[in-house]
Amino acid sequence: MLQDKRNLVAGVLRRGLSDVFGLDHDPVVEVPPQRRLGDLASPCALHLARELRQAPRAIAERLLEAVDPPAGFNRITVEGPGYLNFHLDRTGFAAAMIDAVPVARSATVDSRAKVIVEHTNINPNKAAHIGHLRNAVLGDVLARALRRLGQTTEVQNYIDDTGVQVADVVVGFLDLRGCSVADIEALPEPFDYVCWDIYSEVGRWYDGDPQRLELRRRTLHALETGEGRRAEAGRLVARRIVVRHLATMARIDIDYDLLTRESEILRLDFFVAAFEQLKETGAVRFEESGKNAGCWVMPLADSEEFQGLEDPDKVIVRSDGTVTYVGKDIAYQLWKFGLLGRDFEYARFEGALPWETAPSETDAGADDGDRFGEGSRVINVIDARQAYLQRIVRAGLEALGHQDEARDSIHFAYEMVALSAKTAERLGFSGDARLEMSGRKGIGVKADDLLDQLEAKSRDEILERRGDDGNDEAGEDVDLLARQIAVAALRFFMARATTTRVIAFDIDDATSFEGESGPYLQYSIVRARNIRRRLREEGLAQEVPGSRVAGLPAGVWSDDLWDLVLFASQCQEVVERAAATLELSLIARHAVDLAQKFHAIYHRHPILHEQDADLRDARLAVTQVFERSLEALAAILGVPLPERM
RNA sequence: GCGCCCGUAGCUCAGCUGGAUAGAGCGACGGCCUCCGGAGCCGUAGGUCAGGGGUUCGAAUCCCUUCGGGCGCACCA
Repeated sequence: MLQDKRNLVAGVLRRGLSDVFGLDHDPVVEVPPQRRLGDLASPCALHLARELRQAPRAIAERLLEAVDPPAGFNRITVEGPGYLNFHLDRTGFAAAMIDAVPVARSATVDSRAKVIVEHTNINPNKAAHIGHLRNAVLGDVLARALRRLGQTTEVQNYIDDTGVQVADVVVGFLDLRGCSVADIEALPEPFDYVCWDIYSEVGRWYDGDPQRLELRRRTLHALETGEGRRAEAGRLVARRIVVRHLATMARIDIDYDLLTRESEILRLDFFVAAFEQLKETGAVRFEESGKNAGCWVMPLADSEEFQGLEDPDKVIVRSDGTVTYVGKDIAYQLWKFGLLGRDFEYARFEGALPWETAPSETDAGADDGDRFGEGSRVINVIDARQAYLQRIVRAGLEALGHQDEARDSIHFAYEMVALSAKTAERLGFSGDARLEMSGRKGIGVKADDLLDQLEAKSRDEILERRGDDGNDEAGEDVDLLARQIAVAALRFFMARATTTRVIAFDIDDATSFEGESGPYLQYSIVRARNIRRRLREEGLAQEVPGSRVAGLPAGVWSDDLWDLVLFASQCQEVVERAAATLELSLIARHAVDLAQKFHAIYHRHPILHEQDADLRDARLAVTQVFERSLEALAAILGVPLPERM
């Protein structure tokens, strides 16, 4: 909503600057810090003071003479050191906000182009931990934001089912514990928790006798060829773990369009196709001698951005003929853009949603019309520690001559989640600083454990409140509500952190339902809905139409009421900026600031007991605007909004 | 050694392309339920924006530098 007004203001200022000073200047338009100062402001007079050799205020005064308020504005004032401040017609703007869509299709989005978002990507060999949750929540919020803005979006979750991590767990079952494949199959849930322990156990077992690493190598090779007992065990482990990961993510409303399995990349010789291209273009070369003798490497020494590396070459094919992760990822990235020249086969995972890459059974999936891949932009949500590898993948595309696709290969980097010193200590890990999680060492907080804890706490809080008024709800209602509150708490906690900052995960902080939290958002909306419910019970109109708002006298809009309307009108541009910059915390922050403004107004401006009809309707209008705006932001954040708490 | 990220209130963090008195949550202290639910609101205390230079009418914000802390720089992913 506000973006249109910004453009109007910029337009009249640009014309004014041209008419009065003969300047071609693109004026900055911002929202001033206080409502009494106005609603949009430009510091252009300050910016031009030097060039024009005049005092900023004098420039502003002259512009004021030459410029008329654009449509929807009442007046223009000069404030402070020389700001030109534009004051909106509050009644007209508020009436328009009643009927506006808070976050709509973006004019900047090309709906024919598809964006592929890859996220989660957890190695299928152990339970998900809270670090994985950060990845999944960021990826999911990004996908929701893009879709809300009208962007065709495909979410992929990469399953490395042929890697070292799966191999280690297979060794753990077969060699360390002496299990058969049938034994693994018979293990009860939670299977991912069993693997969590085995994985760290195997690490210690290797340390006990380095000879045992030969078992890892043998298993890894079996996983790649897909043949034999070890491969069978690997498939079983990966499949059972993926089922668990999907269940964990489903608890917080995260799902996927496609699971891409590395084993299929191997089976279908994706790398062979990519390798041909790499060889043809000279992007890789065979090393006859030296440190990397017998390997195919991608030379990086000539590249500006890889200066200062210890080794200026990156191994793509090892001397034993196996392919490194980077090699496979280049092939995968090429496929995402439709540049590989071949495609996966598809089937429903476990016979249900989502799709996975798999040998197609008969002609299943041929008639669904779904087409995966062929994105025009690819966003990989991967933690910042892998920035170097992502740059190499991009360099691979460049070397193949795909400059545009290299530019549109975006690494959405975020910092890791570590444990706060206090939380680490509570879990039995000593330390005086924050502690990095490690699946290999078994250090971390499992996602399901955190969710269980959040749900238990939610239930306690609900029952405590229900007990007071004696109105017990049905038990299953409490369960649903407890889940919703837990989801809100977790998702908001992950989404509110800026991507460049390491999260020091503190259990008390993460499970707080006060202040800047998911439940705080929920409570604000519950209050708004309570008001409307009470109005209905009193036989009063629970909604006020835009036409009625348009007739309200200007005096009803006190600065605080008006401030919320103006703030709500910025939802669209906040979401657009968040999607464009990949700084999703902007959305979380806007949501919590909006809720804060509403909570404050709630206490100052009663609706039900207000006798003045104009005042009452103005307040109700603000409540409506608030409700619809927060609903839109919460939907993007994946925060469910209950009717009552 | 090279590269990336961080250093703002006791703690956890916001501060957008430089601009109007440096903000919020938690914690501390003090208030607010005859009035739409106190998972809330209002107020008080608390900051040489790590240090030092520079650019500018103006710097938490941009540049340089120093000092702390984190993470990368594999024939692991």
